Amino acid sequence: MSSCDTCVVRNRAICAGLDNREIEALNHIGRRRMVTAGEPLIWEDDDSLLVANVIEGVLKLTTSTEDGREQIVGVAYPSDFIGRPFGQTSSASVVALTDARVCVFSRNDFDRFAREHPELEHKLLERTLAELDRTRSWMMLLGRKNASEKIATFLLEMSDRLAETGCTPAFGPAKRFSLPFSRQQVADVLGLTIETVSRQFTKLKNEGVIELPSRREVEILNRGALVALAG
Amino acid sequence: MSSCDTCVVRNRAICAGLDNREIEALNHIGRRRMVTAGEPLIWEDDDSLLVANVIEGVLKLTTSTEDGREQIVGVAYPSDFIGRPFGQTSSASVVALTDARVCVFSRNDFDRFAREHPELEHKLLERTLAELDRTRSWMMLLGRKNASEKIATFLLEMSDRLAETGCTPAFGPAKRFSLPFSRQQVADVLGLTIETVSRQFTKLKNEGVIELPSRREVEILNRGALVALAG
DNA sequence: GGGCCGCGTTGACGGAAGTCAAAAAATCGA
DNA sequence: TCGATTTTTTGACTTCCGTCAACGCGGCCC
Repeated sequence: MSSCDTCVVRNRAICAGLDNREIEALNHIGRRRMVTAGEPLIWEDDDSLLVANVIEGVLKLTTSTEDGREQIVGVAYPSDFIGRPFGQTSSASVVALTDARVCVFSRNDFDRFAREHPELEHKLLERTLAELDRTRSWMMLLGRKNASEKIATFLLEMSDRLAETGCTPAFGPAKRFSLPFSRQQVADVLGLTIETVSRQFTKLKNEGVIELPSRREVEILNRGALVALAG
Repeated sequence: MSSCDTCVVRNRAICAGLDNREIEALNHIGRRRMVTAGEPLIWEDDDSLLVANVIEGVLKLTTSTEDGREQIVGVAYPSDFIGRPFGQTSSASVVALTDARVCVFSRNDFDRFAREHPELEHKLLERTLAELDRTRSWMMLLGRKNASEKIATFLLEMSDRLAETGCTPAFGPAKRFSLPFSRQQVADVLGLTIETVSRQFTKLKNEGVIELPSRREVEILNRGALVALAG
């Protein structure tokens, strides 16, 4: 029995649609791995040596300038695929935000397997196209929205994305959730500074739009107001 | 004889790698079309009805807010693929920047054909992964670079991208080129205002880094300075 | 419990880029 | 060729957000 049989993302990740023989073969070239919060899995500009499926936890994809400025260019949740197949180097670092469990493959092994299994490549294509859509809508946010619009959009996105993972499976967006980001990381997602993020959070709290029970917890009190602010 | 036989992007677009029979079949479901400068080809949020290969010309991909702010989220050059296969709606509008020639397919026809031709899907996957890389590095620019870094990065990217299309085929980056963008469109690419773009251009001209022979023409006098400014 | 450390908040201030307005330059049609 | 229109540039002013600095709070270890 392969570990895929008990995998919680078996039917959502790109492995979905593979038959038992294929899963067995894929299982053979992959292995499970824990990544603890803060630990890097892939380095920017490094040879792209591995790719992975996220089983559990949240990871950030980042690019940095030489002088240390950082931009989070993507966030990977359970069932998401990370890494850069069919390429020499990966354009972003991948670092765990929470303790995470991933299913890793050497890039070469994965590339070979994928080329032999069109159904898998198709799933990967659909996923990549969807990620490109999401990334492009984030460009709108980075280029054209002001701080309060950015924060409102971010909170709504979080409430959608984190709803799926919680114990309540997809009963609409989460009203209350625990951010996988520090304030600095929120700033790195939105292209702001930590101070601006903090001020905007405080402002929303004072206006009664959200509640902040603890550093990482957010409760949305007035979703309509957030939607209006998000623009 | 199919029109693909004389297609200038035949060996660079996703059609590369298909054999004669397959090209014939693909040619059967597609048709060539002109798009004049300023004319839209695909509307944001509309049902994704068509996809296309760019044969000649340059097109912009944009997203807009309700109140009219616009962000250019991608630029399509000859041999690039545009549109959203395997999805209901496209997340960006596509509008021609210059007169352009494209090879269009109905999305349904294309989806069906692609699923039957793994080699084509693979090409599309490679292209989409590369586009995602490029988009992510653009997020860095939008989120973390200041106006002069943005302009410098933009000019270098233009000089690379436009080198390939000119009569001089890929002798390194172009030293002098004609922008396919108005000042407003440059602003929409970089997340700036037209006034800021204009001031930065003037500044670079005064510093002797570039020359501006006409509105659309740019000549790079000091590439090293641009690289340094781009950060 | 107390002190330390990292993270987050708040305040004061300045500057980069946005806004508004007008002049200048290029484009276009008659 | 000339005037009309659009695009770009330039200037004056404003504002949003970044920077710098101090403070507060919670967690953690001894």
